[in-house]
Amino acid sequence: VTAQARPRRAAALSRERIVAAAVELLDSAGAVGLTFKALTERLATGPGAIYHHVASKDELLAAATGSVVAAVLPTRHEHGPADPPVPSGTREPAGPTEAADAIRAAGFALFDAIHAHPWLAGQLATQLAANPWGPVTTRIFESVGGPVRALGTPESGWFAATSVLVHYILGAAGQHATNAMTARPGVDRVEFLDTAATAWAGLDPREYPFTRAIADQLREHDDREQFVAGIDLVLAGLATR
Amino acid sequence: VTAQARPRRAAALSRERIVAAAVELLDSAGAVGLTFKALTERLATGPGAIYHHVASKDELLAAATGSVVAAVLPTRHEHGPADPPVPSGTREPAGPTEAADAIRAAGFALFDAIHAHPWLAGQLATQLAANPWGPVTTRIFESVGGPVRALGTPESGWFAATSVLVHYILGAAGQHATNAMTARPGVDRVEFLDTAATAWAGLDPREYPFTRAIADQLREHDDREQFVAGIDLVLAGLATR
DNA sequence: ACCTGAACACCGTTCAAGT
DNA sequence: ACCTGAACACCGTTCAAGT
Repeated sequence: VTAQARPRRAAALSRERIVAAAVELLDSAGAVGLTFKALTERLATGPGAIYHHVASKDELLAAATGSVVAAVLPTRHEHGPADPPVPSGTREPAGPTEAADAIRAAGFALFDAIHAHPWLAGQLATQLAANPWGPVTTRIFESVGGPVRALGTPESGWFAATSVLVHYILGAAGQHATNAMTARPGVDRVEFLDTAATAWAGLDPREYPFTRAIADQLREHDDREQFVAGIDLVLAGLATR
Repeated sequence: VTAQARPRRAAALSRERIVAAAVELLDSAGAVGLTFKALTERLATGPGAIYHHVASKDELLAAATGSVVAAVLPTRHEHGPADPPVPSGTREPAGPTEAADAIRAAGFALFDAIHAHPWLAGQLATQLAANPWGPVTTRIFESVGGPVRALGTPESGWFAATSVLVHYILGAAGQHATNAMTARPGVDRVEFLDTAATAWAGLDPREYPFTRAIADQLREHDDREQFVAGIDLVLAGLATR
C-alpha cells in the first residue's frame, strides 16, 4: 500500500472543520444522525481529537446552529466566503417602507434557511429556551430589531415588537418546514396538508369549532404567502403606535 | 418481614400513573431527569412494564406535555379533578372586548404553566416542530383561535393571526421562564437579567446598535407586563383589519 | 499541542420467562 | 393480560498513552 492509497485526512483537524462536518451530518440525517461515531468516521479520527476542539455535543450543536444563522444573517462588517451582496436586512433602512422590507427580508432569510436545514427549527427553539440571551439569539434579535427601530416605533415598544416578530418567524418557519419535510418519503406536501386538514375537519364541533372552520384554509394555503401575512399583521399593529 | 413492611405499589400500573410520574420527574429534575431508571424506581417496577403501557420515551414525553396543557386549557366539555371554574379562554366570548380578554387569558394560562413546569417550553417547541398538527398544538390553536374569530377578524386573516399569537405566546413564555429559572442556584432573577443586559451593553456598537440600545429596557422590564404588551400589539394590528 | 482508541457509565429498548 | 429483569446495542465522555 503506497502513501497515496492510504486514506489521509484532507486537512488538520480544526473547530471549523468539525462544525462543518456536523452541519453536513445534520443536513443528511437530522438531529439523530449527529453522533460522535458518525463524526469520527467522517473526519477519520477518534472522539478524543474532537473533544480537543469542542467541549461537548451541546456546544457543537450550538456552534452548528450559529454557523448556519451567521451565514444567512451576516452582521454589517462581516463578509461571506464569496463576497455576496449584503442582504437588505443588514443595511440601515432609510425609511418606514425600507424598514418594513428589511423585516420581511430577515424573515424570509430565516424561513429559507430553515427549509434548507430542517433541523434548524428544533435547534433554534432549544437554544431560545435554554440560552435566550446567547449569541445566536442576539444576532437574530438585532437583524429584526434594527428595522423595527427604523420604522419609527416609540422606544417603549421596541422589545415587545421585536419579540413578537422573532418568535413568530422562528415558530412559523419551523412549522412550514415540517410540512415540506414530512413530504419526502412518498407523500407530497399537498397530500400531507390534506391529511391534516381532513383530521381537523373531523374534530368534535363542540370542542374544536374554530379549528374545524379553518381546516379548508389549511388545505389551500400558500406557505410563503401565509408566512408574510403574519409579519404584515404585526407591522399593521406597529403602524398604530 | 411481614407483608405490610414490604414495599408495595400504591395501585396497579396504568398509563395515567406513568404519565403522572413522568411529570413529577420532569418538574423536579428537568428533561434530563426523565429516564427509565428513575421512572422504574419511582413506580417500583421494571422497564418492560412501562413499555406495556407506553410505546416509547418520545410518546411518554408527548403525553406528559399533553396532560399539563390539558389541565390549563380544558376544552369546553371537560372538567378538571376539582371541578374548577372554566377559564375565560374556553368560554365563547360575547364581543370584541371579551374576545381580547380571552386571548390574554389563554396567553397567561400558558405563561403560568410554563413558569410552573419550565421543561414545557422546550417540549412544546419540540412538539410544534416535529408534529405541528398534533393534538397538543391543536388544543392551543383552538383556545387562541376561537377568540380571534369572535374578535370579528375577517376569515382570511384567522390563520395568520392565530399563528402569530400562538408562536409568540409559547416563545416568549419560554424565554421569561428561563429568566426565572436560571436564577435558582444563587443568582436571583434581577441579577441574571442584569448580567445579560451588561453583556448586551458591551456589544460592538457597529454590529449590534439596536441590541445595545435596548439593554437598559431588559434590565428594568417587568415580565408579565412585557408579555402582554406583545399580545396587545397583535390585537392592535387585528383592529385595523 | 494535538491526537489515538480502549474503556466507562449510562441510556432506551427488547424479549424470553414468569404469574 | 400484565409484569419481571437480564441482556443488547448504542450513546457521550474520559484518560492514559503516544507523537
